Amino acid sequence: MQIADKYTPQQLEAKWYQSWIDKGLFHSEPDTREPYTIVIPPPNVTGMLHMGHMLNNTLQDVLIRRARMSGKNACWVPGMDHASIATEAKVVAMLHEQGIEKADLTREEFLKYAWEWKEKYGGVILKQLRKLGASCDWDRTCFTMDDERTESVLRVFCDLYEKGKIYRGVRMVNWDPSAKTALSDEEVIFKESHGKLYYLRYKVEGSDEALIVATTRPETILGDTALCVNPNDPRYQHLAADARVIVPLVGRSIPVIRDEYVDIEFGTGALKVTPAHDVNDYMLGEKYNLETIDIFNDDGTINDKVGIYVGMDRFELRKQIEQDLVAANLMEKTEDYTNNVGYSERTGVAIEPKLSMQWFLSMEELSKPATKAVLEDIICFVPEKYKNTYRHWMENIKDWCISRQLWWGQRIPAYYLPKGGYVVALTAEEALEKARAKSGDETLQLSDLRQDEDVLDTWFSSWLWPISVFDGIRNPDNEEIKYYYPTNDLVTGPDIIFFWVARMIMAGFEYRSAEPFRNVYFTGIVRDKIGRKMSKQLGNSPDPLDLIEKYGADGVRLAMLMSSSAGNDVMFDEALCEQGRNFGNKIWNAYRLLNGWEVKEQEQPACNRMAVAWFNEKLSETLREVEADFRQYRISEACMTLYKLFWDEFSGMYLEMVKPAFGQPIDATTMEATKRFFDALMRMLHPFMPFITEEIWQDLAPRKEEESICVASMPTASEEQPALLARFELAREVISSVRNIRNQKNLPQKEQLTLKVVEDENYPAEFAPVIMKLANLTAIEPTTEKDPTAAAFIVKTTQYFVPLAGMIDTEAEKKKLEEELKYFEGFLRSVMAKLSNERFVQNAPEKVVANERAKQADAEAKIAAIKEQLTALK
RNA sequence: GGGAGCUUAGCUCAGCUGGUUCAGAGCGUCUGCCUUACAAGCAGAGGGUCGGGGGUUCGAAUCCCUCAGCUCCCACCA
Repeated sequence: MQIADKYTPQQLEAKWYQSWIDKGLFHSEPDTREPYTIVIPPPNVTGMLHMGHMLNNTLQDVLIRRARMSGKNACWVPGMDHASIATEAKVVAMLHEQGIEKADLTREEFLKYAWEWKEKYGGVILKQLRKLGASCDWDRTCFTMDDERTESVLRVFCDLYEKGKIYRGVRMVNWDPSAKTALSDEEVIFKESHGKLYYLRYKVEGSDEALIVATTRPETILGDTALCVNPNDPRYQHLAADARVIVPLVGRSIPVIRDEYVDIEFGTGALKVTPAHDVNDYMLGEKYNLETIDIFNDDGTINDKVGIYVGMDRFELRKQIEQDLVAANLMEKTEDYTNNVGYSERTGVAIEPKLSMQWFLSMEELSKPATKAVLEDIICFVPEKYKNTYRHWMENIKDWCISRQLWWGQRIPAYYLPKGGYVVALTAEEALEKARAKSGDETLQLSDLRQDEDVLDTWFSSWLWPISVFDGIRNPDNEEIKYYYPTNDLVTGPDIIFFWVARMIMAGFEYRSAEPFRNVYFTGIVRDKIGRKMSKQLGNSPDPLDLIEKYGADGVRLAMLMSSSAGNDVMFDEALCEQGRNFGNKIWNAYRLLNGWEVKEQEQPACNRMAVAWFNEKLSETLREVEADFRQYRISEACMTLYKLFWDEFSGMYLEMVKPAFGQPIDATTMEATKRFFDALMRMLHPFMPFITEEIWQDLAPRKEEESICVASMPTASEEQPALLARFELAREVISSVRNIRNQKNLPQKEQLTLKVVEDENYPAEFAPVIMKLANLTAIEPTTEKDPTAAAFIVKTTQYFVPLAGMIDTEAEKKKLEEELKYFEGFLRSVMAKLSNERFVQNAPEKVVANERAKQADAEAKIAAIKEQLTALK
């Protein structure tokens, strides 16, 4: 076939992806082969492909394609996450733009809009992944909120409830006043923020004295129900045991309590206690049975409990109260102050600690087998350092707040009875039965039951992902789950180690009594080339689709792979894409070269015979290296190894060796071997660059309709022959030395030279034809005479001369040799120093000593050779 | 406040339990080449007292201590 002159990735990529899909190559069904499974970290249904996805999914694709070519039944399950908060926020915003407010809609109406939105805009990202070449089994695409997954989630909820692990209660939770929902601890991000420390005067009842209290949140005085000092603080010893103070502006009388919790050093040593709006105050409130006054509405405005400032926003109130305090002479002073404030991961607003009724999952029991599995390397983390992070979190695990005050998500299957109490059941019908039994009232109707308004945290569905995508919750004994589970590798970012990874492990042991995956490969963060995190705000994140359009998916994939080792951040630079694209071009042109050769049945020249023998070994050696790299998940190393193999060794050396002179044919034996090599190289590179390798592989030999490199088998290494490779390295050095002389003497590439050699055991005579061709020599002649008019060089111990009468600066040559001599004499001295050190000879392993002796011999031989040349010059 | 990690060439990084090929790779830089596969290329070259200091050892980029700088995670004292 005639291959196009120019490498244009865009055309061939679209063509081949469609062909793979048409042939169903990525679809997997359980069979007798060993399974290799990856479940995708489901991107948000609202998400767009960004550089982080590119990195993550390229790595997964490399792993899955390699497994597919290694005889495994590879299955990569794609899907999407319903992303409760993010999606609901997006739909609310969309409706708002249309003039529709969520508050005016019923739950059903809202969900109808949300589903419509999801069908219309959701899942764009999965389409985008196809452009990257992701070989997912699209027939298996799942959604965390589709019917199967939803039923699985509800079953798990009911099950954990029955096991007593899920409970409902009033607790201090992280409240997001924008989304108007509770959040788990993991969804709160602490950021340093600059504010003020306000010193307020609390007048002591029945006295002229005032206690000064330092606070960062003066607006919460509305909810103050006590003032607390340390019992050991000398400044407050004089106060009566039942002393009371007046809350500024509010006028409420509150008790002064004493607890060692208060830090004497901080502020004035006096603490205002607001049990409804601070976690620590809440604990004090419990301890001293204080009143709890919740002063906020769900949106962070002031409610009417206290009767002043009603309806004001919490931050406006802070400014207002500052003014009012000053006006009332109740403000002692203010200071600039920097502290950490928690913000909602999703909406970005400041979190309000809030007391509310929520559902919790008790984690302690669940965490035990999960911790053990990682510590005992049943699940391996790559890089290993995350084991520590994981262990620390697991050993200090807190109960998980799983309820969210949202509509988009799985609604909690708890049903409240008219006369109090509730039941938990998978369906309303079951709930009714349970409710009748519980209440003893057989006349209860469905309409009498009221289902809990809350939905479950998104992660409460994604923690089941590796099980639920194979329907292992609803049908725990089905063939698929038994075949595909545990999955093999999980590729994800360390930022969701707690949100997702840890919880999947817990769910795995709870519901399958087995780990959900064997290895977790943690990627880094994609940063720009000056190390800033990529973000929309900075505008420093390129659109992956633009990059693919410009450089081809293969090129962009290579860029991601070359710059990323596990756990390390990627410093992304568009120049890397260019490098990737250039590599594609290199492959393309190498193929064009051999494709243009005319083949003739003729004897194989010695040069070609040696070239084939050598490259065969080189290929095999590289295969072993790549296998070792993959075993350690050093994927970027594997990629670079293959890059160098193709570019430097195959194109730079091998093809130059066998390349026939212009217009001349090549012998059939060599051509056949070259095509075999090319075929192997394409298969080795395919997991990294799927498209161009398929294009060329298809062209290399007649292929059947259903054949594809995707399912071709990965080459395997033959037995090692290190001697041949070592001999070639000597030849390589001779070649580069001659080329170097050419460069130094400004000799044109075309000018043919002669090489003379003083033969010894380090002269790779068998590679002489190769040396002649690559160094452009007319002959290599044996000699015993040192030629002072020649440019000389030494490889290992062998002396070589390139006769260049009249072009040699004897003095310069002498100087060069003398410098070399000096270096090797110094080197020899250091070797001898070691060898004459008795303690070295005694203590060092035999191998090391033997090696030093070998170095000594080599250095001595080298010095002798240099000296001979020096004498010749004189 | 607690913990983890990092610091090697101009840039991005490999260097595993101390000892061959230990100071490496890719990119960039410099020099010379438009040599009919590829200028998206070819042939060469230069470039680092392995963050500072100390120690262990016959021997340290590698192990220990210490100082400095950076990054991340956890907790969150108003």
